[in-house]
Amino acid sequence: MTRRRPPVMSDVAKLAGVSHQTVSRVLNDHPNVRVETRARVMAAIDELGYRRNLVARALVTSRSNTLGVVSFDTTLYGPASTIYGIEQAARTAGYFVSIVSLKSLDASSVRDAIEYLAEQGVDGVVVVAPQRSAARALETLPVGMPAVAVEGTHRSEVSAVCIDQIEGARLATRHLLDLGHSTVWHVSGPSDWLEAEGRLEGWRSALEEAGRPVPEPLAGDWSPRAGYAAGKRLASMDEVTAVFAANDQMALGVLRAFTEEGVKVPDEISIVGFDDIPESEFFSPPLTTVRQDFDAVGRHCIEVLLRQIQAQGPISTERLIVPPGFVIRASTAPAP
Amino acid sequence: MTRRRPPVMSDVAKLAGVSHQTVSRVLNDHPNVRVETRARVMAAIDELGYRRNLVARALVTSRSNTLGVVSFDTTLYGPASTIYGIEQAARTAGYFVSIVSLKSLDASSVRDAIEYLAEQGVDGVVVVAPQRSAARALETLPVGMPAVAVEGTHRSEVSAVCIDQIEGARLATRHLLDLGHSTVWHVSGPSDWLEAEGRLEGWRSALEEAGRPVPEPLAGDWSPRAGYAAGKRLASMDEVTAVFAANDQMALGVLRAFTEEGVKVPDEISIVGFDDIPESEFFSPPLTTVRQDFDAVGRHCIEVLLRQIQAQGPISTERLIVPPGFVIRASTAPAP
DNA sequence: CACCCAAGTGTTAACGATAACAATCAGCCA
DNA sequence: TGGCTGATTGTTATCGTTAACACTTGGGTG
Repeated sequence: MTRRRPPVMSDVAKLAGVSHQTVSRVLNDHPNVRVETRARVMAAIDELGYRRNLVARALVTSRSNTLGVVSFDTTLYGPASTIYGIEQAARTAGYFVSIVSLKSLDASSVRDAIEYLAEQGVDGVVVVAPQRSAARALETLPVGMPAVAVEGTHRSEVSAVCIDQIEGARLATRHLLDLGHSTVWHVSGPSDWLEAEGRLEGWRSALEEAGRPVPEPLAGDWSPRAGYAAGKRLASMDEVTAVFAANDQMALGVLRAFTEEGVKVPDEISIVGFDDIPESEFFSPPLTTVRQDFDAVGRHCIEVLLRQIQAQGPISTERLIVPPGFVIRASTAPAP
Repeated sequence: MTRRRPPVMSDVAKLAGVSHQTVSRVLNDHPNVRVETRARVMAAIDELGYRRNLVARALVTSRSNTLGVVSFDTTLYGPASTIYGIEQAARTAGYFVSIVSLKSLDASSVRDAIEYLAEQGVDGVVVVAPQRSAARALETLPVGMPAVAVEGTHRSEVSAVCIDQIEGARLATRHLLDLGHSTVWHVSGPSDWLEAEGRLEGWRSALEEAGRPVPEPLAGDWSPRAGYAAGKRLASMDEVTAVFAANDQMALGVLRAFTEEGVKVPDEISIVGFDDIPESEFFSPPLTTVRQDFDAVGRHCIEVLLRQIQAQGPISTERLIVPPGFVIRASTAPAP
């Protein structure tokens, strides 16, 4: 049994008694097609179950209607949510999304990923590049490739959309200071992450502004385990009453460590996280945290990228900053 | 300033002093090219920075080297992890991955998503279709489209890869019974999810096998909030000593509810979850749970799909079942 | 020496769509 | 009536690659 090949435009044309070009016009909503002709073509399309071949179309128009996304570990809540927002916005705009998840964000991996996508003919790329090394890779983009970075780059060559990390950290720190804590300890993210850097900077500046001592930050790696280790150390120090963890998972680890050591949260120690993952509301106690609107980030990315694609050339670099939110729950209380 | 268009095969050919077909042969590792010629071509490719146009290639070979993935809410840990595994495996095999995330899994959304991907010319699709409605949509696939379902379908027309939900639930339930609990309560997932169904069935069968009473399950929706509500109800009942929640997030809610009500976990009540999300290890107390190897699922999906694609036609339907793991932590203890 | 074979290479024709241009036709105006 | 205009349609070239086939060589064989 031979497999029937799918119908092509000229099959439709033959059935409708027109030329393939007229079919093309119908499909692309050109004016100057008689309603009657259009109806006949549509009927033929229906009858044959014709679907146009977007690959052929992409070849001749040199536009694939596909956007590439390069991201680090898409199982993390932040990247996953951002990509979700990107995909929704892209689809609404009529674009497909091709994703490459990297295990490491060194410059050459990112470059390779972008090359890989460029080969496939994507019309533009979004790079969810929260590490400094990745941001550097963006400086050597294939020429003419529209690109947007998320949380990405200091340089002005590439547009970027990011959540205001510094402000988020300041909100968290000030909240704790306002509760009467004399200072705030910080469990930081990995130092090569731009987000970690921003949160560190916001925390530090809020403390300095208030004239408070700035304790040595404890280095973490975003994982609950690192938070747990940091928590154990903090629990062993007397003077600690307030902790700002650079993300919710580490805050969970800190919480766990304190609980194990018999330190009451929030009565003896207050904790604030960052991200507002869905679980945070149900930690024991529910976590006060900084909320990030990843959906908005995704939407903005697509907007900026599509503007670049439509402009068909380099336009002025945009930098969009999404403000953070703050959610007060039960892990913070006035200083003891 | 005119933008130079990227070099094409014939540019390379001209520079190397050969025909474009020879360039193609070099690129596709055909035999019958003199090493010297090959070297000359490679040099020309390097010099021009030539990258082959995969769109044109896809048109003539009618294979796009792209796989489509249709998934429900990719911000959930399970789908996100599965997709990550799929993407890694696909890329290793030389395939791109195009993703569509759905907000709802009714049959027509799934069908539309598959159509959309088919239009783009994907070589096959993976449907992460954990709902019964989505599974139904798979029965009306475009003819000749290779497809694999994750956790998908009862029918035999489409291959599927899934984790043995029933066995996972049995492990959880038996673990609690072995600890001396007289029976086990269950907070279930939404009834139209196949995974929820499997976990319910496994739990019920383990109880029946042991000759224990089967309490009415409490209906949840995977969210910590639902677990919390269920936990509150369970805490008000005297006879409850063991709870099996259908996922870790609900287990977290249950934990939270008990903690709030002053019920000690695991001393007074034992809890088991399902998934082993990264946070589970650091709940208070750390959660005993069923581990799912999402990576393996992703890998198997790609294997099955590529086999179908290479066979170039319907081959015998495969059904791959990945065994679950079990992680004992501190949320379970002998019956009081 | 004629012949054949295989290796290496070039030539031409697809793939299935869109773009550019040409052709037809009717209506309108001078 | 002749020619112009705009709407509608058809014809042909084109995108950049691979497939199919044809053409050279050089060397071995009868």
